Amino acid sequence: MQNMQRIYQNPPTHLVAVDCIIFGYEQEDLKLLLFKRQLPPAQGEWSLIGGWVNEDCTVEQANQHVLKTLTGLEGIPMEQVSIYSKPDRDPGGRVISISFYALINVQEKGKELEKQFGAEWFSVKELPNLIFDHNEMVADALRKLRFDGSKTLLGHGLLNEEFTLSQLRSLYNSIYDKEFDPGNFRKKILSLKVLERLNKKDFSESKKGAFYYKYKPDNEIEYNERIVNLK
Amino acid sequence: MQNMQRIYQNPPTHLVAVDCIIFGYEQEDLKLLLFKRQLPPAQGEWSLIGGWVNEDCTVEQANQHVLKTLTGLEGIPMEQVSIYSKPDRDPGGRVISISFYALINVQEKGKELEKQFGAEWFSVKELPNLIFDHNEMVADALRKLRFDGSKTLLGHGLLNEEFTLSQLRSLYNSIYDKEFDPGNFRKKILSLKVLERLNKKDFSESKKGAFYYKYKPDNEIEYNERIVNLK
DNA sequence: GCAAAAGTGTTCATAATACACCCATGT
DNA sequence: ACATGGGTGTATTATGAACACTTTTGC
Repeated sequence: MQNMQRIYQNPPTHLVAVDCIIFGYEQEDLKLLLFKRQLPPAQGEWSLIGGWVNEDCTVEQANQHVLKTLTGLEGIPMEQVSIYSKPDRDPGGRVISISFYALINVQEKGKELEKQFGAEWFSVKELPNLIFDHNEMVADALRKLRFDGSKTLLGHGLLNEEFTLSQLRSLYNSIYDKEFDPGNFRKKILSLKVLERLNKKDFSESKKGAFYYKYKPDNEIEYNERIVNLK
Repeated sequence: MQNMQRIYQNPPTHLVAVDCIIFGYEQEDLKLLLFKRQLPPAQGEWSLIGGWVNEDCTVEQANQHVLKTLTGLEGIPMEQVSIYSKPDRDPGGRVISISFYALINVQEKGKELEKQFGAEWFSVKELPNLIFDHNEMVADALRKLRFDGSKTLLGHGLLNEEFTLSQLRSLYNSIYDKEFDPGNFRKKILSLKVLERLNKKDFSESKKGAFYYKYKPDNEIEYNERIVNLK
């Protein structure tokens, strides 16, 4: 710090924060994990989780640290969404914030979060008012998620390791808020050649049974086509 | 500052900078405006221009301020590209930097910049070594530019107010480093319905002459299709 | 046998690509 | 008259969307 100020002659410094937008999927519905804010200002209101960026780490590392500290989750891939820097966006002071989103499996990891950390899952269609500009952050993250899902097959994180094409289609239905045609969706997804079919069927949703699929190893996956047409 | 620290109990603060990636177009070639760095560290080496984010402004405003101060350019639309936050990315100290790109007209505005501000235009194909991680910033900005140009018609800023379709095609050729088919390019661009043809021709490049076009007013422009297929 | 999801096939409309060909005109 | 870039038209292929149809099996 001394060193830097000597060289750069005391330019202003800022609090820099990261905020995590945690998406989950359950019961044909895209969900968002929200927390009751623990400290003032706006203590007790619904909020994303966030934390400070420290001296010796990147914003990505800071974000992973926040996620681990406040939810116990580790090694979840996260996507950077945007920067928020209006001087008055946080009534507690001038904070520059960088947002990331994560996709997690509600079945596997979501339930204990609700208990241990006082978190709650909300449908993205019925979100409460969030503190500061967090609603805007969520909207931006959802836009980024839709964009990412248009060129990369989502499911990793949100679904179980093994899933049926119907489950995947329901996930896409919920993310894009529309009904994909079953036949066309299946053809499109299989044409990407990123999934491999297992010799196992899920009989919970039909008598005939639907084959389970899983992702090929990451290093065998390459995306060359669009999956969803955004307009 | 007092206020904020009282509430937030002294989390670390950071120097936050913005960096401007300035693209231009001249002689069928996409160019980048570089400057000799004025202050240590790395004084005298080729660099992007940048500056500090102040207390009372957004990063977008800081970026506009830098551009105005260091080039005299005002009101140029800029696109945010990414954040760079490796703790050791700037040997002068821990600086978190946010990059933006701008498109400017070399003919109209570029020449005096070279004289007044000691700047120099480089072909993006033959860039010198830049300080810190600035080469990475440029690469990221170019990727973002290509992406933006795939769903929005570029030319605003880079070309003159009035331009021919051949000029526009040459611009696209230089940005994507490939040869667009003249006939198909023209059909694609006109199908977007964002240009209007003028009753004027440019005879400098052919005997027959090519019609000038200009953009329709912004509020009449809407993009629904892709222009370039990225793979 | 029938309902219901799984899965396949067919058709039609649209978009991308390659490329042939006409136009205008200065030399 | 011909070379050159401007501009138009056409054939081929690839892709997307709509939807009919077949399969399987529990009830």
